[in-house]
Amino acid sequence: MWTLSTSTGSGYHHGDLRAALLDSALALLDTEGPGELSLRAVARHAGVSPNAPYRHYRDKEALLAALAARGFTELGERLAAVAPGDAPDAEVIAMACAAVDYALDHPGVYRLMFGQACSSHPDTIAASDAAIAIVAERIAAIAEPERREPLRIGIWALVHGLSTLLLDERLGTPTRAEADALVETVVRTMLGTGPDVSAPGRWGAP
Amino acid sequence: MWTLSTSTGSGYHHGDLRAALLDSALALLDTEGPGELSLRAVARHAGVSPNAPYRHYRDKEALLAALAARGFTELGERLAAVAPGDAPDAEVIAMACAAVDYALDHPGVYRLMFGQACSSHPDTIAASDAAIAIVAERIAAIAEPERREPLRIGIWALVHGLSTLLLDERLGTPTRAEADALVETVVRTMLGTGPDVSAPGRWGAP
DNA sequence: GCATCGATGTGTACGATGCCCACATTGAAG
DNA sequence: CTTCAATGTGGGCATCGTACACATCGATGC
Repeated sequence: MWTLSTSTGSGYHHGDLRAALLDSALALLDTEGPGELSLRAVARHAGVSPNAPYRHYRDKEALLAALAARGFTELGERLAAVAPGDAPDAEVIAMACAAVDYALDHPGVYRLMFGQACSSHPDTIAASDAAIAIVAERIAAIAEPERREPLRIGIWALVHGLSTLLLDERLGTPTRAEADALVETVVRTMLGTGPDVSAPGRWGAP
Repeated sequence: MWTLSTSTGSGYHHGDLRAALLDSALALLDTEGPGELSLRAVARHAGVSPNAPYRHYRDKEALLAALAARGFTELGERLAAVAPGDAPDAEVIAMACAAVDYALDHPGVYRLMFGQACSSHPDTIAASDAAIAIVAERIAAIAEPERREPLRIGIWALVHGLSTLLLDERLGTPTRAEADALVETVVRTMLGTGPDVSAPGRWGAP
């Protein structure tokens, strides 16, 4: 009894509560937002007592940080999976779309990853750095040295900002394809690599 | 007695609790982060009972939304105050720096403004739209029509992303001047208007 | 086989919070 | 001076995070 979730253990002991708690938290996060997520609710969803989580995570923040870290890892995998295209523009845009798609797929986790609930936790920071490193690697293979750092920061910031705007529905409620198209347009425009590269200057005619 | 904060009223009645609560919340926000901010603590700081705020704000979210709205208004004023420079680049960079400076000046309020605690509240959205409109206006005066929308979205997203990264100290702990310089570099690089506009291509030599 | 022990889960408890209710106080209008 | 609506107070409830003591179990040594 009591097993609402995946319990490999038998009755009293759960088997792998550590992971099960993350799964439960994930399930609840994508339903409601973080901040509304209570540790007790996670425990309930996992079918254990309110205090069981404390055997695996120091406190609520640690659990959230673990979840955020998992999120950064998955985001990193998606980023690493974009084909090293021939055109630098296409590669950057593909990575931007991958990140935005991840945010749209997991709004709760994404907000957690970039929210303030666990942003200062070492686990979150480490996982975040790993994901950024993947972007930095790609940028380094594309851009000349002096531009690498600003581009890395700028692209990361731009993509995060776009994801936030989309999640908060501040850019309407586009479909996935529409969102990707929007991301492409914005990235191209910002980087000055518009559809017609021979556009009349950066800002337009005077 | 009981008057820890600006109380224009006499004893029982406060005078202007509505505004005083915002001030108290602001003071507490810049100390601790939002999410840690409790309505009761705000009431305590204002020197009233825990339930007094409910006479002026429907619930906690409404108070936070009012504070966020005030933040967007001030941010908008700063944005509107940047001199309509001769060079479009300089103007955009000045606005970007103004926004980032605001974030650094009021970390708590900034996180509130873009956090999920009250992002869906109508007051927050209205004030946010007003601030964005100011940016849109400037962009419209600078860029050609087809690029206005992507530029507005992209610049807003980029600046917000930069602010977030800076607030979370993910870009080190620069001084104000260093932060502004960083913003300028990143914006210039992203927009392709580097110090030497005749740089060898967007990404560098192949 | 069986006792033992560390790891893991439970139960109880405390302070704090958001918010609902009924009540108290007040300044201003009649 | 009375009355009333606006405003602030106090008590109460469900929930939360988490500290403490206790219960239960699987592996380990004999």
